[in-house]
Amino acid sequence: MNLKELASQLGLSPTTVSRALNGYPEVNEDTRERVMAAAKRHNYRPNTKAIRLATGRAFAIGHVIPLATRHEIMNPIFADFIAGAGETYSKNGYDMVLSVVPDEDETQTYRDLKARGTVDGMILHAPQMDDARIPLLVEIGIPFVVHGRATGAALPYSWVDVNNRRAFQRATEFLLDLGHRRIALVNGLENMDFAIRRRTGFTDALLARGLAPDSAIMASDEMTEVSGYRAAKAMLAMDAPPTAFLAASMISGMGVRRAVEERGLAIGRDISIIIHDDDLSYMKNGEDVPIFTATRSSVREAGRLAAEMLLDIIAHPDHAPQQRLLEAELIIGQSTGPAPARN
Amino acid sequence: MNLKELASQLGLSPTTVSRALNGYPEVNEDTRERVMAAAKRHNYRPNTKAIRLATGRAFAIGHVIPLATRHEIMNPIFADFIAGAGETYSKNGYDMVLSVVPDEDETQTYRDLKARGTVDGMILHAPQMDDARIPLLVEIGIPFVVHGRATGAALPYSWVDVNNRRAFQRATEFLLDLGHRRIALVNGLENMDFAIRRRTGFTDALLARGLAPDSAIMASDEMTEVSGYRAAKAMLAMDAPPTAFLAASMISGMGVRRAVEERGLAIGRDISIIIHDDDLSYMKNGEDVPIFTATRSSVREAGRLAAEMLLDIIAHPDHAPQQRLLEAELIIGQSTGPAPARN
DNA sequence: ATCAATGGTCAAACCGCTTTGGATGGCGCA
DNA sequence: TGCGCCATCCAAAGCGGTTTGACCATTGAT
Repeated sequence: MNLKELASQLGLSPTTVSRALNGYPEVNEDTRERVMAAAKRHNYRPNTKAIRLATGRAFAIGHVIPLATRHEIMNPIFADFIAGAGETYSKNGYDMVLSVVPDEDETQTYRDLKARGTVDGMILHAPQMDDARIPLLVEIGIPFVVHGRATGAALPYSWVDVNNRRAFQRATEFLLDLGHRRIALVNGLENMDFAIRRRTGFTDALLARGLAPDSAIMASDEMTEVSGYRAAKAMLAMDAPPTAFLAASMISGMGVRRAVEERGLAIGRDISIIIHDDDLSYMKNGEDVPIFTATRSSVREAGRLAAEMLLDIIAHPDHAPQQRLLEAELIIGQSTGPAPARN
Repeated sequence: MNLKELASQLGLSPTTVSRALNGYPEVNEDTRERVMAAAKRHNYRPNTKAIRLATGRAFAIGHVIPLATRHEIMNPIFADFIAGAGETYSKNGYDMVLSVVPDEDETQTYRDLKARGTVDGMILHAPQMDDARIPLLVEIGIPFVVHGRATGAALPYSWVDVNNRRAFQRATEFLLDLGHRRIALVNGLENMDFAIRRRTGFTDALLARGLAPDSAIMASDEMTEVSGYRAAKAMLAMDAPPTAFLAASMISGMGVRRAVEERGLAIGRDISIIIHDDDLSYMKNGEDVPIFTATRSSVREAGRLAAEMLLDIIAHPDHAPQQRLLEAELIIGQSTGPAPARN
């Protein structure tokens, strides 16, 4: 059932039917009701392809996922961000199109998506320092929102980000207040922007108390269980082992925990751990009582906000770039306690 | 730059240019080369919207993700499956469109996707027993592939699945061979089809050795760390605690591990654990040596295969439904060992 | 009574491509 | 020389909507 058929069934022109269904004012209310009723009766749905061609709009948002290097890193939080963003899209009649492409095709993919008119806007994931994709998207001239920020970007752009620096600064201060002086950082890969900011927050807090960051207890790697485990294991074997860990994610925190327990140390007493908790739906940090003390910020909520921002930008192309900085909460769990007395 | 402009620049008709670019034979090779060169020079990309309308094909595959109940369960493996499928799509010029919708809108979403012609086919996720979506999609008349199977489905349909029954049967047998007699099952939610099959494999193996399954040490819940922890904790506190656990995923296995270690027991000696490992890229089961003994099957590979199958079905609508049953490998890690001597 | 304004409707153009059904001209062959 | 056959190319008709620009019949004002 298409517009033309529906119109002829009603003895009306396609023009009028189209207008009736789309709420245009220049159509008699009685007519509109007749049309609406007939549309419902025949279960009429306008053809997406035709609407898109006729309006010139894609009613779709693109998310480009590079396959090789960056993918592993983004993966755990990806599903939740997507869920949040997707929720917003479908609520607003937009489709979400995901492009999973080899790293080397990424640039071309952005260009193609624009040139072929497949999407009206895009979300940029996992920005790195001086990320080349930002000037690229500006040059291409397509609305976009970055999930995160890119230190060093010259042009203004829209983003939604967590205040990673502040979150890790507060977490570090919290540990310092508990008397910890050897605090280890098990960070994500530091070409990622968020990891850089977290390290900055960490070192800022130390320096503010007159402590020098010790690179021997600062690791930077993918945020997997295994790499958290390895980093912690090595550090715990040192002459002056840390009494506390700051881990970049729930998963790497679990690796740290494994290393600690393997050594026969008690978490929250011998060793304190604070993680960053993205509040993933399948990776809850406990239920009533959090397992880990954590800086928490919902990545799903970030997805929702980024999507809303992007749709707003598409609706008002003239507006200035928008930014949204989310503060993480510091929630106290069972994994932290006063620093053990020195021997 | 569109077809018409390009054609007039070349002094050709749009017809010829279109044919030249799409490799039709009725065009002179010299002409074709001229067209190709000009297209590259002007960076011409045909407009997706127009192609779709003209051909009547969407060149897109839909994945519907229900928000509320099922989402949590699917989430951890979702990203990897998507990555695998997406890889195949972009290799074949297809888009992947994700619809994240509230549970109650799911049926309507499938209908709409078809009626509006947004996609050429769909992947069905997380099938349950007697899943109503399968007859729905058959009725709607759109090509689809199920990731998993649905016990009780009357009609034939295409699917890609892991041999879950066999995997858990083998894992159970392996534990039995090691002398374990009290084996616990920490399963996923048993309305999910895969969970049902795993339980069947588990009980089959026990029964084959003359052991009666004990429902007191068979749990079924979401596959989260916390729920794995809770189930294991409760079981370990029983009068006749299990000496081995079969956990449904890496994540719930980590919960089991936490409960075991909290009790001061050694994994691989006091307690054995086998998990099912979906081979997620961000959740590797160790590197050289696996942490957990596991039944392993790559969900990413499953995504790739499901996507290929779907594209094949779309290309050959007349073919019979296809099926692909993947066998999981049983890999030996550090989490299993002989059953401890009875006291 | 006349005319402009207005409400309601429609025909037709358009979006940018594919595809059908000719047209044209050169060539081989009788 | 004449004819049919290819090899090439093109005009035009879709695809299924939206949107512009009339058109017509009322209505209200003058």
